[in-house]
Amino acid sequence: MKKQLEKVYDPNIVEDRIYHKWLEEKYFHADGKGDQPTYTIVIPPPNITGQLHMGHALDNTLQDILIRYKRMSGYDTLWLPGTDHASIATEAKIVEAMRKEGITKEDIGREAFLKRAWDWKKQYGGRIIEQLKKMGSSCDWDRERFTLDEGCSKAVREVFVRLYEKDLIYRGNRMVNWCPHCNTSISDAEVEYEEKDSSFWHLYYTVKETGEKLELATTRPETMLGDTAVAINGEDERYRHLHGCHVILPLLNKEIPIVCDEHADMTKGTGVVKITPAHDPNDFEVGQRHQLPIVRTFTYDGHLTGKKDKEEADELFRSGKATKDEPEVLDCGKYAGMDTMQARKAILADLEAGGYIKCIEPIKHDVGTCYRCHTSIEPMVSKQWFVRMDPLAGPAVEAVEKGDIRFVPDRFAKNYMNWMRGTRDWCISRQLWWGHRIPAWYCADCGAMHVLKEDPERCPSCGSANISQDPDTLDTWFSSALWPFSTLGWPEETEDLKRYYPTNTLVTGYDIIGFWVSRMIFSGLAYTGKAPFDTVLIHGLVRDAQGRKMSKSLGNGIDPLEIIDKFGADALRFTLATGNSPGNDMRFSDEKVEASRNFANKLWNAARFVLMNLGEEEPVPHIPAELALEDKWILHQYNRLVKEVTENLDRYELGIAVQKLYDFIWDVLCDWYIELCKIRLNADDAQAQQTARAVLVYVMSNTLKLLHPFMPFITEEIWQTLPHDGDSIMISPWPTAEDALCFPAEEAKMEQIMTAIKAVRNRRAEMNVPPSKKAHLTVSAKDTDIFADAAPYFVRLASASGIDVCAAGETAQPDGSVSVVTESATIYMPMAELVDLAAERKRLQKELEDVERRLQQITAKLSNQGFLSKAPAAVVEEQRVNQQKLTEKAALIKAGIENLG
RNA sequence: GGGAGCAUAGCUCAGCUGGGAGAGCACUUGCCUUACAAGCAAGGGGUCACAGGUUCGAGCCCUGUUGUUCCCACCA
Repeated sequence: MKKQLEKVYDPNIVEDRIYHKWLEEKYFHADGKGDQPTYTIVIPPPNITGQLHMGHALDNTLQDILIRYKRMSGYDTLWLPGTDHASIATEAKIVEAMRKEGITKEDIGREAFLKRAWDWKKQYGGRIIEQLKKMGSSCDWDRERFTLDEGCSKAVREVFVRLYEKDLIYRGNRMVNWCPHCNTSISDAEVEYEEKDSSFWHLYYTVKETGEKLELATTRPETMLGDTAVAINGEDERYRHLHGCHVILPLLNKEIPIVCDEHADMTKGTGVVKITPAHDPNDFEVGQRHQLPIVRTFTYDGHLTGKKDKEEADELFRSGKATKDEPEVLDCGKYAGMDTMQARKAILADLEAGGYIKCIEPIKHDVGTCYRCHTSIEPMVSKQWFVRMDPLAGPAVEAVEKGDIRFVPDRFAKNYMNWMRGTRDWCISRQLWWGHRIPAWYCADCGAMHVLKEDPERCPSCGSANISQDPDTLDTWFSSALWPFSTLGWPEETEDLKRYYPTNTLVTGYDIIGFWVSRMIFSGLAYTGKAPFDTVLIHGLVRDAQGRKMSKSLGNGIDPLEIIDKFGADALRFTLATGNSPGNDMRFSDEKVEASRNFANKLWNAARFVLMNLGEEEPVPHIPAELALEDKWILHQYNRLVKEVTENLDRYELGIAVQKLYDFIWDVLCDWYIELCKIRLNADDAQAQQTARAVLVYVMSNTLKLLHPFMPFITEEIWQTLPHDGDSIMISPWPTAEDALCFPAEEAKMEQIMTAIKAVRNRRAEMNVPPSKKAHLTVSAKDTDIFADAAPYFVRLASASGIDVCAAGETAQPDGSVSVVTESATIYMPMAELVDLAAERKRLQKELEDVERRLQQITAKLSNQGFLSKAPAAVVEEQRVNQQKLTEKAALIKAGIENLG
């Protein structure tokens, strides 16, 4: 039974049906058998809190294109999917939901909270997976993973313990970025800087020994209560006499030393800087160098410390539980309990009253904010866990330098190197509950700390049961860093790990190179001894039509699902893959998707045309022995297309590959070949019809394969209706270029005929001749052989009633005709009555000028000794040929002008 | 302060290792030609930011300038 396509392509019905079929047939599943080479991509796991946005759509489109291409190319292909537990984001959602119920985390306790989180994950965590499926993603869903699942958790604990044992993880009081809103520390990478208007307060501190007023400036006067020194540069002549002196800290009336430190920059301000080790990263380091006391004046939720805070801290010291690096806490007295802004006002007012303020200078200031909630972050000394980066960064830098890992485009390697070389120790502990809990236990009796793979019952040191686990959890990125191997079974030596690790291509946006890519690289190298992937394909951001970042706050986000609903997943994918090169941002607009949808429609209708002409039992096509000129022409073009698409996919130039397909399908296949085929299909030579059908089906179904990675649904739907071998286009073999399909001579011949047809159309259009008015053409050609059998082409495509072909020079221009000149022929059209002679002369004159201008350029080139001696022979030859052609053309145009009389 | 990207048609963007400037959209004109008006045919429109340099030859390579975007950095 001959199959038919619906008159209108409805992606919504087709896509879901096809996707389910693919799932049923398990085409996405990598069975882990066979001896073909493997190709593996691990998905950048989307957050369980997330909804599919354009960034995901782009990222997954690119991955699916690569995966489908490799799968068809014969690789054992694995695209491993999963989701990320997203500790901060998820915890924030749960806390927010609880806030609406009027309860807090602390009210219900850790266990109940985690139960809520898991419930939430069960309910919403699968949402984004379903959305990825709508995109056509061919992930191996049987291998879906979650960063907090059992296997990943095991990997996390393994790594933590190993690093700790190698002293690459340590715990200590260090300066961290504290988010007072999320109530947790965050890593350096999670701080985003925003420019804000601020002021520079110039203050006076009095020198105790000399009584002079020392001017210094600060942007954060509220931290002054925690000042434990004032620094000057040792080289600074202005303050040489103050070495060893002290200042009196205003308001507290406390004596603090003047220290000499390189941090004090003589060229900035007065060269004097106040030192607050507990609340400024630089000052912390100055404090370390000079053994200054660290005095904390802020609570972790962003208020000034009071009596209670101080007593708690003092108790730690008294009981001996405080480590040496534990900060002191100040009772801020009248300022206690104020938030930092209130405190700033109050302290400034008091400084003003005391005459300590010299002036206030408005400035723009980059303020660190939390990447999640955009609250200003507070630098705080706090006891946290850190990963020592220096020993890990070295091999990670080397892997990229040696070329074990390649960035596409390679400029992002620099970006990565910068990040890797400049990075400080990574703060990995978070004061959150949702996440991997830090596997450290403290004994309340003997004070020992143990870091263990298995949960202990008792203290391994003293046997006491009075032990407690560290309450903190790990940075989400700690588990993401292990993703390429934890998902394959590591630390177990599983079959999957052996077979699919290292993975091949990692596809992600440039915005998370620091967060994620770099951490996977050093982790992979450190724990598995291998780089986790060989290529990192970087893409840009999807922006709105105005070029703005899509964001919730701007409300300019475009929902991929709505686009799919309206135009189809294929159209969305095509849009995201087109007109864009690796690493560059792209603008998204409905107009672009419309263009893609139109392309899909064009293809659909071309397929309908082909089907319309097929017989009941059309055989699977093979290339017939007897081919028409146009068949050889398109096969040659098709063969070149195979090469170009394949090469560009291999180079990750997906945008170029898809552009080539678009051009071929629309301009070559539809606009020319299908039209040319109609000549034979509408005539009654059965043999010729059969040949046309075979070539048509061959080119169509193979082109569909080349397009399949980009537009998987429509290509499958059409392919299924065409005669084919195999069950699905997605597992059919990728086309290969073949010498047997190369017909350069016929291609050139056909192009000359096409040029002549275009020239005729052009003249007719200029003269406003309606297509219904047919004309008998006379073709005067140097090589009559080219046009000998071309009559049907001109009849079909150039509104000709027939043509006479004659050798150039043998026939004079027929009376009452106009001429059209191409490089291989002059065509006479009997339409002089339609021609305005003056306009015609002008037109020919202009054409002649164009030709002569070009001729002049080429002649100049060819008379240039330098060009002749230094340019490659082929280039010189090409110019000679052009010169010849143009000379002939110029002569013909001149003849035409003379003929006008 | 350091680093990177971008600047090509009215708009959005391609242009690979240097060899006569491209696409889509928009615009103009003519067509419902039995696959497609979500279409067909034809057309107009560009000092390739600016200034130097290398080269027989530069949109492409080098230097500088301007504009713009982004990343990194502890500018008290």
